[in-house]
Amino acid sequence: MTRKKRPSVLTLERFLPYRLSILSNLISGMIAETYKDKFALSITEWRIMAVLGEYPGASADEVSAKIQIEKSIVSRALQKLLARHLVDRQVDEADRRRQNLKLTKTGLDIYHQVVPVSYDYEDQLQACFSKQEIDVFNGLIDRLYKHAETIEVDS
Amino acid sequence: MTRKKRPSVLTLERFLPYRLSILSNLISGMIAETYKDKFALSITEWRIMAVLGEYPGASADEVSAKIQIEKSIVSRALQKLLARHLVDRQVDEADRRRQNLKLTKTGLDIYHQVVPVSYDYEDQLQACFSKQEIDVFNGLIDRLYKHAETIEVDS
DNA sequence: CAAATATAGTTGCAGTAGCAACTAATTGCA
DNA sequence: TGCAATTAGTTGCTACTGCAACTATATTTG
Repeated sequence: MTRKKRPSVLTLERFLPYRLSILSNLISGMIAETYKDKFALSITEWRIMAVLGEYPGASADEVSAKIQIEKSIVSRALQKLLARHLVDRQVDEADRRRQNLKLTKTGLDIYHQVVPVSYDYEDQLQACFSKQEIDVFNGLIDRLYKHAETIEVDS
Repeated sequence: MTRKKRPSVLTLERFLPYRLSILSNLISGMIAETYKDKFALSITEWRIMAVLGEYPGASADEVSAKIQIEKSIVSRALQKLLARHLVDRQVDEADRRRQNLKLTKTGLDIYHQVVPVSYDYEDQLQACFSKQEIDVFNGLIDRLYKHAETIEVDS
């Protein structure tokens, strides 16, 4: 059997990286608008808060690793959250380079408003899938992600 | 039957918009590196060229709509492609606001180098899926995209 | 046909991203 | 112990993003 012939022209709409990028932009863009309009939070700011909701006491570095965002960006986003008193930090006395972060009372309050909005949005999105399809989709995403991580960039 | 209980804490890794964003960043980031290292093209520049490869004579506005990138960004990316003589444009005499864009000989040459690199990368990615899974995944992506477009942002 | 409206494309400006250099604190190891 | 290497976090610099204003041309409509 001969190798599958490849077109000499690229159809962007059928190109997986492009498709994922467009889909992700649409979906993240819509929720970003809500976060911004209702809570004056950027996606990055919200993600930081989300990590602190899950892991109170995390450091900026841990947050950065968790959400895969450059530590300088996390640092600047944190400055805004600190200024708004949504997050609070204190030097770790056992390792004075490190600063433990946690949501303030106000931050937690906002957090508990954002969480259900996020779940609502996710439910709305997934309404076009059956429960089984959701599982399949998630499985394929996981597999692709893990596989992509192993690919050598340099061809 | 009672409604499914929702956690009061959000697990970012299980949140669909986040998952898609992380996956898309990883996948686009890897190919972006290749485009940049081998061809000195940004993703946006390459997408413009890809559209012009498919649709020679398109206008900046049409390109912008096609790849869903702000027209100001397209305008500035075009300036670079024009400066490098990868793209060529001329005022449409029938509508003098409009400028018809096409790849130059050099641009086409680069284009025909980038296309197989892109397909190679896509094949590498999809190697973790069976043919059938690729179809399923694409179908779910399409469905989700079309559905997401219909969702009202304002909740 | 003149004025209002719309469209193609560019540019100004403010905010954000991301790399790299930097400070301060800690750890490894000779 | 003491110097090199590592780690947490911030900041400088440059580039990119995205909105809005702007120019020029085209279309609509009263």
